[in-house]
Amino acid sequence: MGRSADVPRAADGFAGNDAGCHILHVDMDAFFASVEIRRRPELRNRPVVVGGGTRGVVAAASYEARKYGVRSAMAMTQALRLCPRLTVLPPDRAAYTAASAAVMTVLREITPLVEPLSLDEAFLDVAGAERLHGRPGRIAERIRERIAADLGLTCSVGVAATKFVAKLASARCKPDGLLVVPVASTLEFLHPLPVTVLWGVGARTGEQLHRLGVRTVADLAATPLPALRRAIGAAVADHLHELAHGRDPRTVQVGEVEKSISSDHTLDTDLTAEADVGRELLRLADDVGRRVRERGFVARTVGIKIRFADFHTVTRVRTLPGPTDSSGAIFQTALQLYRSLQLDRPRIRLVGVKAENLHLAGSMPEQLSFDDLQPDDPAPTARSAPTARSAQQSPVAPDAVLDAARARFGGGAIGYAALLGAPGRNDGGGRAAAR
DNA sequence: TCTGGGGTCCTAGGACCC
DNA sequence: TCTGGGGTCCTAGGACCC
Repeated sequence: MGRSADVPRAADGFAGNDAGCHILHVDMDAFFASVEIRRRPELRNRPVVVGGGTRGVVAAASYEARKYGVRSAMAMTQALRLCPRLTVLPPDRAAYTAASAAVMTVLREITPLVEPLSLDEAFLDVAGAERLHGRPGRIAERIRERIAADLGLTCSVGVAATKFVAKLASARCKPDGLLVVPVASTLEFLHPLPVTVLWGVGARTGEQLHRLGVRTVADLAATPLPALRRAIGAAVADHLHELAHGRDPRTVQVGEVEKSISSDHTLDTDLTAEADVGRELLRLADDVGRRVRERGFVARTVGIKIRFADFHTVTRVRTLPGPTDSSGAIFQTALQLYRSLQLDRPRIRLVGVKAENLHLAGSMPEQLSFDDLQPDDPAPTARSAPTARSAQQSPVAPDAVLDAARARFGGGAIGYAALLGAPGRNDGGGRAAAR
C-alpha cells in the first residue's frame, strides 16, 4: 500500500538475469480496498477507500482514488475534499484476515520459507524451490498468476538477492507488476533512488539526512560513517550505511512470534470523566485479554496509552509480579496506571491498552487472576472506596465464560455491566450506567 | 489538512546486584 | 574527603513500518 513514483518497470531493463535472486517480496495492491471491490463489483473502476470514523484516516485507497491524490494515512476529511464522490467503506478486519490467509496459502505452496510482514505482504526464500518450480523470475510470475486466477486479486513482486532490495523492487513496479533486480545491477538500481525510499528512513531521519546534504542512496553510501552516526544515532546509521552499499544479511524468518498485543481507540468526542475512560479501558482490556488467550499467551507487562486533545501522548507500563491472561487483571492494572496519572480535567482523545512481555502459557509458573490484584489497588481516596467494593461484588466474569459466550453469540453478546458501578458511580452514575 | 490502529525496535536513565 | 564497573531489569518516549 505504499507510495509509488515513476519507476523502472520490468520491461525497462532490470528484467534480465535472476541468478542468485532468491528473495521474493510479494506485496498486494491496495489490499483492503481490493478485497472490498472484489465482493462489490459495482465499485470496480471507482474511487474507493477503506477507513472512516469522524476522526478517521484512509487505511487503503484504490488506484482510482489515488488519481485524485488520495493516499493511505490521509485524514478522511481531506480525502473527501480531494474527491467528493469517494466511496468510503468501514474496515472489515475479518475479511482482510481471511483474504490474507488465502494469499499466504498460495505462497506456502511454493515454499515453506514464507515470512509474512503484515496482512498484505510477505518475503519468500525460493533458493530451495527452484528445482521444483523453476527460476525465481518464473516463480514470481507463477505467484502473480495464481493470486489473480484463484483469488481475484493483484499483487506486485520484487525479486532480488536481499530482502530490502526485493522490497524496494516490489514498490517500484506497482500496481500489478514484476521487477527483477539482477545481482550485478543492484547498486545501479539503488544509488539513484532518494534515501527516503529506504526501509527505516521516515520523516525524522529523512530530514536529518537532508540537513547533511544526503539526498540519494548514492549520497548516503558516500557519507563517512562517523558523521552519519552523530546525525542519526549509531544503530540506524550503521544499518542504513550497509543498505546503501547493497548489503543486507537478514534472512527470511519463519514462525516469528508476537511480542505484544494491543488495542487502542480514538474516540469520536474527547473524554473527561474517569467513568468514561474506565469504561473504555475495560472494553480494550477485554479485547486484549481475549486475544492473548486465543494465542495461548500470558503477559507479564500491561501498559496504557493516553492521547490528549492536543495530541500529546503519554504511556505507562507496569510489570506484574506474575504473568496473567486475565482480562480482569489487565483491566485492573490499566485502571491503576490511569489513576496514577492523577489528571485534572483532562481532554482525552485516545485510550489504549497493551499486553507485552508475552510468553507461552505453559512456560510460566504461576498466573495472576483478577482477584490477586484487588488488594493492590492503591485507590486511597474517598471517592474510590465504593469503586473497589462494587468491583468485588460484581467482578468481571471469568474470562473463559466470556470467551465461550462470545464464541456462541458473537462479540457483542456480552455486555459490560460488571465494569460499571466502578468509576462511573461517583460522577454521574446515571450516565455511566446508561450504556 | 488535522492527524487510525496494529505492531517492532532503539535510546536513555535509574534501580539493583555482584 | 570519594570512589568502580558490568550486567540485567524496568520504564518512558519516540521513530518507523504497513
